[in-house]
Amino acid sequence: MKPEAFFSILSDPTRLRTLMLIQAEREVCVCELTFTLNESQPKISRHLGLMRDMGIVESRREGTWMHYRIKSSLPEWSKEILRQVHAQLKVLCPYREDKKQLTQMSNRPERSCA
Amino acid sequence: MKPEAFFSILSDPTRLRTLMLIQAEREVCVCELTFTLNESQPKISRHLGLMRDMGIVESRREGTWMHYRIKSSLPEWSKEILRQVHAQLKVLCPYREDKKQLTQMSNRPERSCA
DNA sequence: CAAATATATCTGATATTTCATATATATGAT
DNA sequence: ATCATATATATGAAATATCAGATATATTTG
Repeated sequence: MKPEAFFSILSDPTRLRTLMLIQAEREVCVCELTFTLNESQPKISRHLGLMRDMGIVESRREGTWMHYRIKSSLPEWSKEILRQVHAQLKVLCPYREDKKQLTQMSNRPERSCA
Repeated sequence: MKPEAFFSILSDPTRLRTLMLIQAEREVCVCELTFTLNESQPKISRHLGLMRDMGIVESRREGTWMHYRIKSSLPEWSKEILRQVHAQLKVLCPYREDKKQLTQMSNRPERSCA
C-alpha cells in the first residue's frame, strides 16, 4: 500500500472516527459504529468495506455481527502512524466524545472472544 | 483545521513528497521541487498554493525564488504527526531517493538566510 | 421471518492536470 | 536611469477524473 493511498483513507471523517475508535477499543462492530457516529448503516458499511478492500482492516463474524479491527498484516510503518495519530487526536473532538458515546450504548454486543 | 482535511493534504503523492522533503530540508523552493520530483512547474506551484491556502505551509520570497516551509503556527498535533510520518516514511521510496536527488541539483539556489 | 450487514446505482460535488499566459524580479546593454 | 530580456513563479480556464451520499435492495445468520 502506498502512503498516499493510506492517507486518503484517513481523509474522510467517518473513516477517521472509525479508525480512532478501533484504536481505542481494539475492535468494533457495525451496529456500534452506527450508534456511536450516528450515521446510516449503509454509509458505515460502505466505508468499512472500502477499508477492508484497501487492506487496512479485517473483519470477524460472530453470529450476525461483524467485528472490525486493524489488519494484523498491515505494514509496520502504517500501524505506527495509526498509533501516533490516535495519540495526538484522542483528546480532540469528536474522537473523545465518540469513545464516551460508545460506552453509553444500551444493547451493546458482548464479545465471546475479543 | 480538521484532521480529515489535514490528511487529505497528505493523500496526494506530489504533496506528500513535497512535505517529506520539507521535513528533511526545513525549506525548499519551487525550482528545487520541479527538479527533484520531475514534475511540471505549474503542477508544483498549484499544490504549494493549495497547501498555503490550507495553512500547512508558509512562503518566503528571496529574489525570484519562493521558499516554502511548514507554517510555524500550525497546531501542535499536526506538526507532531508530520514529524512522525516523516520518521516512518523517510526510509521508503520514493522519499529516500527524492532527498538524494535534491543534492544532485547542479544550479541549486543558495540561501541567504535559511 | 427478523436482525444485522452488504452492495448496486445514480447523482451532485469536488479534485487534479494541462496549457497558455500573466506577474515579479534580476541583469546587461545603452 | 531605462529598455529589453531572462528566470522563477503564479493563475485562469477547460477537460478529466474521482468521490461521497442517498435510496433501494440483496445477503447472511439465528
